[in-house]
Amino acid sequence: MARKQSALDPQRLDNQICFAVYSAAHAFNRVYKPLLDRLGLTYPQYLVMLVLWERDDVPLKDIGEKLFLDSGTLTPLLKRLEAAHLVRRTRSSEDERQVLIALTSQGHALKEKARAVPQSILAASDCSVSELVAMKDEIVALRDRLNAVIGE
Amino acid sequence: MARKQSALDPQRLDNQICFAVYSAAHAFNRVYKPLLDRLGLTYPQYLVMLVLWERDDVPLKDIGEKLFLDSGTLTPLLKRLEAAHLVRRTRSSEDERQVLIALTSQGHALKEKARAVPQSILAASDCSVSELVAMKDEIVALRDRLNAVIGE
DNA sequence: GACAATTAGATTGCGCGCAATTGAAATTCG
DNA sequence: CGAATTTCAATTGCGCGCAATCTAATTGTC
Repeated sequence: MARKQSALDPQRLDNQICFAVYSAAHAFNRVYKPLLDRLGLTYPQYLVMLVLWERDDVPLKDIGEKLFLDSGTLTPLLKRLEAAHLVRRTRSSEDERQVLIALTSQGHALKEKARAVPQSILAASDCSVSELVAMKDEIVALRDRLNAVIGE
Repeated sequence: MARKQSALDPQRLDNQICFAVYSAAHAFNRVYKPLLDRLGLTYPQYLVMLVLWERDDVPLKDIGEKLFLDSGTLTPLLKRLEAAHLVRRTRSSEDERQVLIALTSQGHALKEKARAVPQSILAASDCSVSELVAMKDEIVALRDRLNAVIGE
């Protein structure tokens, strides 16, 4: 009875999905770290590169919308990527408020070196692709419901 | 065909479970923030309090093992909780290396004020309890497999 | 055209997370 | 016992995340 009680107690750490997500994110980060170290990237920098490898010459704002990050995070991060000669930051001539992010040739070239990363992650997950896709879709749906609440 | 290709491309942002987890963690944090602001806690501080509400007078190391955090994160965090009069930090007399963390009366009292938090999160998730529990268990299992890989 | 409101990005400040290092206490082992 | 090793916490340094504030450019309204 006491066991059943604690298994339902919403104030217990082990019963909180948020802690599951929080701790899984850190676990992923620890798996990614040695892989990304070889590329000279942090995980958030890798995410920005993924966006740019899909579409180049993108406004900072668009990157922020895809990654759910604001300029307070992205501005210094992009300056570091620029210092690493992976991207260039230029003001848009049509709208001087916007900063366009473009890959350098080194930035493009890094895509090939990064190709092995997802396989390594898949292997570490020790899980079938279809299972991972199903989980991913569930988590994305949950995330989107949470984000919907934030806008009130 | 091109669509099918991109739906399977492991190098696309939208196909990465890690980004799903990463962005869901941030979404959770944004939902928690206004709730925890009222308690004067950050989310990691709230996690520490959850641990202490389950068992008081715990070594720092044990908190770290439950939350997957090290002393580099916990030492300053616990100093802030101590400055807020929620915990006390004392060296163990049996083992002078250990620091024991104990709740103050204010720390105990905060548990009642925090009782409404999980319900608010559940409401924001817009999802049944059983669905959340199932997702949580899957994510925990994935996290544990990832953590197992890190230890080689 | 002028002026208010909006939008994009930069900046500042603070709290994580974590690697790496240090120092002290406890344990192991010869 | 005594030296080497291990363990625990603290510290330093760096890169996020994000709130809050600021500046400049654009848009909307009259």
